[in-house]
Amino acid sequence: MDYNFQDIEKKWRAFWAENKTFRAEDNSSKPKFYVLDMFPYPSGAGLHVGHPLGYIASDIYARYKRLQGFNVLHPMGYDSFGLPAEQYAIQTGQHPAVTTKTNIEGGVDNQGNKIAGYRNQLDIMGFSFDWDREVRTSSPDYYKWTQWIFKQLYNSYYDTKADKAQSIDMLIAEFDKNGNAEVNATHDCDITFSAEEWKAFSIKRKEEILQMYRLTFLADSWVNWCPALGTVLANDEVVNGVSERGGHPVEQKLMRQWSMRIKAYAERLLTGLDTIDWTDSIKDQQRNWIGKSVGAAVRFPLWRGTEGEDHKDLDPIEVFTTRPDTIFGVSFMVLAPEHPLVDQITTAEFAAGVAEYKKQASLKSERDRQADVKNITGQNTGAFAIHPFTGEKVQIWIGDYVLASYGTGAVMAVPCGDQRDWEFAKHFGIEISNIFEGKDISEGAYTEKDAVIANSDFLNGLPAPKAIKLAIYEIEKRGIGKGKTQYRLRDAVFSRQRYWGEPFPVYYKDETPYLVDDKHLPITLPEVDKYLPTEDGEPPLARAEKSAWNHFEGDRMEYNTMPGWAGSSWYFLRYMDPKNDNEFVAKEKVDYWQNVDLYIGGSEHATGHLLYARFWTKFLYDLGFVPFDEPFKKLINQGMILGTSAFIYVLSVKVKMKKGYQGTHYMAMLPWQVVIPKQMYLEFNDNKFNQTNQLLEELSKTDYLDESIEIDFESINKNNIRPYHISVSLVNSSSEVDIVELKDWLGYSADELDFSLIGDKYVVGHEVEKMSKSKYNVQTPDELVTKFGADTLRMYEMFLGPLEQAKPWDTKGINGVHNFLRKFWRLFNIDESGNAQLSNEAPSKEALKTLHKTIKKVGDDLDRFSFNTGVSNFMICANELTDQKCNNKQILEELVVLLSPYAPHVCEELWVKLGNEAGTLSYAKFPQFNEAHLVEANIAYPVSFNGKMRFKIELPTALTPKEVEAEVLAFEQTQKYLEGNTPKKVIVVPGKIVNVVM
RNA sequence: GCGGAUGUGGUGAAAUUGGUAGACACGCUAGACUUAGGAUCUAGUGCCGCGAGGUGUGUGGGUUCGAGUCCCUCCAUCCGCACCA
Repeated sequence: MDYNFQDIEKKWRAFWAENKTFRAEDNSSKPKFYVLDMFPYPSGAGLHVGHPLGYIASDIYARYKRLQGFNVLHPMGYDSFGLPAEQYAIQTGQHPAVTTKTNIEGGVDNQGNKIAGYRNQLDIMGFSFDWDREVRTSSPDYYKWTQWIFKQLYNSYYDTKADKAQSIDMLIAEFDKNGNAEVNATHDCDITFSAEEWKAFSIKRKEEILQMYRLTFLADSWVNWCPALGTVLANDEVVNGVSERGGHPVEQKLMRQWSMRIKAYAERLLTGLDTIDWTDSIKDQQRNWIGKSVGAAVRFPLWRGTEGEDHKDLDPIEVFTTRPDTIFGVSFMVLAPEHPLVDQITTAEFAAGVAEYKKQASLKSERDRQADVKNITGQNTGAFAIHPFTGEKVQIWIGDYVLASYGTGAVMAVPCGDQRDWEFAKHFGIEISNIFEGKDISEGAYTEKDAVIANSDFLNGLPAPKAIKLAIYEIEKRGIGKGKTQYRLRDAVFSRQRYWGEPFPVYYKDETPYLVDDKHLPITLPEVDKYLPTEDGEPPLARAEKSAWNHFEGDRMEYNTMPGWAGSSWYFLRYMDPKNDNEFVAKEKVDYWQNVDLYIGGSEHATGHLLYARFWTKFLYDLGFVPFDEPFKKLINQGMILGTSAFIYVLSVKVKMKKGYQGTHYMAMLPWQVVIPKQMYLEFNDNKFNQTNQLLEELSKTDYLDESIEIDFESINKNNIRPYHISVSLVNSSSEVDIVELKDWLGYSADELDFSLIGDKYVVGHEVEKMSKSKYNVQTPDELVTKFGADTLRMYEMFLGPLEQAKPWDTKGINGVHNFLRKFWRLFNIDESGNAQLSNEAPSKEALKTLHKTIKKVGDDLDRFSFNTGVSNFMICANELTDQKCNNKQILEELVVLLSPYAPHVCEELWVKLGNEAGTLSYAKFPQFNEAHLVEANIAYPVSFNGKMRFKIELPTALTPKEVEAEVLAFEQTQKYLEGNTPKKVIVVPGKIVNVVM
């Protein structure tokens, strides 16, 4: 009987769903294991072959752990709030909840497109998810608890002495008692008040102050505003100055926004990385993002004698430096052009220059400023500061290499020790003093920390590390500053001016925010007439009628919604207890399941989701809600599966009037778009114009031209060629596309293209790119499952190569994997009535050897997540057993268990055919490796001469190295390779190799 | 510029602790069979060479009896960060 994968897979999927085979038990004596995938955003495009890669790997691992006797939690859900559904809603008027539901559950959208549905697409892959635990971040049952966690953050501040989050009530009590002078907290409060002053503040004023301490707070802050998306974006959502989604321009705007005081956790987010098993690449990205630098904050007072101007009412300039040891090398200071002090200190003489420079700087976008690194610019202010140690006058400049947003927006410039300062000084002719013993600074700054300090008073003769410590000590002693650690990590903007997100559990009275009481949660999304901002520019929720809110309080509700990362920062906890209506997760459940043992997902979340989830976990840990402070113990980033795009090439040709027809003016006409052969495109790209001119001559014969116009050959060059994406589904295996089908696919845009240069077949160009709908290179798993079955697809995706590696999608090899499964099936000798014809005798020695070799290798491969080599080992095993004509039941039964994590459907079927109870395979025992079966009487020793392998010699395994040496030297071929030399030495590695040294 | 990763046949790749480089699969070549299939089977397939043999894991060097693997140098590709004081 043939391997009928379609019937088999359908049957077992139904069986698993009906029997809830993969239900995880919350109360179990078994050890737990938590395998998690990054849950998908359910887009209308559906799953492509890249999505399941990680899911297949995690599913294989989850099944493996079940066979090893673990109680496995392997859930799946949807990150179902987000921009695409909302954009779609704006276009079509359809409620995003409806679109989202269709995208998950399948159906037909209001454009008439059939949507397969994520759930159906996931189901056909045979994943062993416990679907009873599904979560959707957009479900009110879920976001009720996202709102609740927000409230906990609001009601907390970060106590830097206890190094943990504490209740805001403790802070208020302290304010009542002592004011804020002695408070150890992470905050943005720049005023000091006594208990009496605090008590005298109005409620509104008190709240304004508390906002500067709360872990989530409302503040006017500079945010990344994306006009095209109509919302603010977090720093990790802005890449190279444009929005991560859609690539729209982003500008800086001062707005009143909710933020998360993630800064408070900077140090713990950094040190926590050492305790988790993630790749160095992701850890480094997070370290980089947090950006810790250790140094000192130093105050430079302003010099007060500048030509009658008096600065005595101005604060000193505070700078941050990581090299306080070089403070005697300071020869000037540089402020960011936006620094608030600039206008106040600039002297009359330089006022015009400063104003001009500030204007120039403000015209440049942040991106331009970053791109233009080589060009040194700056402007003297005419003002001076006083060096806090030497008392000397130090010039104050402004320059846009100093960023207003980092540190204090001011630097003490040490040209001998910092290359940018050095270049600035050289450019403007400022003195460069050397404070390093025996270092040449004529060609550039000396930036290493291994120099000995000189010309620096009390620091003379000290190496940098010691000098740094002593300098900080002196700075603090003299009260001119203090040791300080600075982080690049900025507080994360937490509100979005969008509809399709979690509403805040917040209302306003007199423009002061208040939390909604727990008993009113969740605040559900109100209905609105349009998903667009109001005419006053308020977010879409401002459109909601008072009655549209399920709870309304105060003057108004909060109009912003939460960002995408809110729901995904804690979803792994909800899977443990998805239906709990009283708590976000029950204590005993989180105590049992603990944190995620294995997390698989893409590396694009390095500084977004993965950092925020760690932050929230640490916060929940501080408050005692969870017993661990890192969410994901081991993380594997699966590589992206890339698509192969297909291109046609379009040449834009200009035409001009021939001489004698209305003079020689260019005719204003539509560009003539000619589809050119790939060969021609390649020649153009190599600048081989001569050859292509022949093709262009053919062009000049086409109907498009008449006696009055001709091609303007001078306008033709490679910049006029545009590769044009076409659907890969049109292309056959020889890279050809049928022109009739192509025109049909292009629809009306085909009318704008001239196909006269090509025949009825066209050879397309290929390029490997990210899979995306707009590139028409998406391969869905569905059709492959229909053709080959899910078991084949699962194994094939693993067989492609190491999980972490990016790889282009190519179905060429899928037959090989499919053939393996057919070969495996044939081993069972299944007759026409469906019964396996197998031998019950004791297995042969060689079959046992093959089996145990495979058990060992496959088991080891799984332990190190080497899924691709696992597949190879199954193939080798099947090949060997076929050669051996093995039909032994005992052997095959163990193999079925071994293979079942990779190919669960066919193994369930065979398991039953072997006489086992349906559904018990998933909880069978993983085969036990027995080394005894691998022991052989003889071994074929490879014999090398000077490290070159020459021949093999079959010898008993039991021989001692001395005996092996004697056998090898006595062997007839040995003389030939010795070439008359006497061996100097013979190396024998027992069981491995012999090397004869001459 | 800094940090991380990766370089092995025509292709995807394997080699887990320094011990037979290229397993396994695709593709290709030749053949067999046939109910002509995306079927199966046999043999071959790193490169040069008729062969003996030589040569071969990005480059150049080193350590070692022995290096894809360890050390140093340089090159290329990809990813992240980037006047971060």
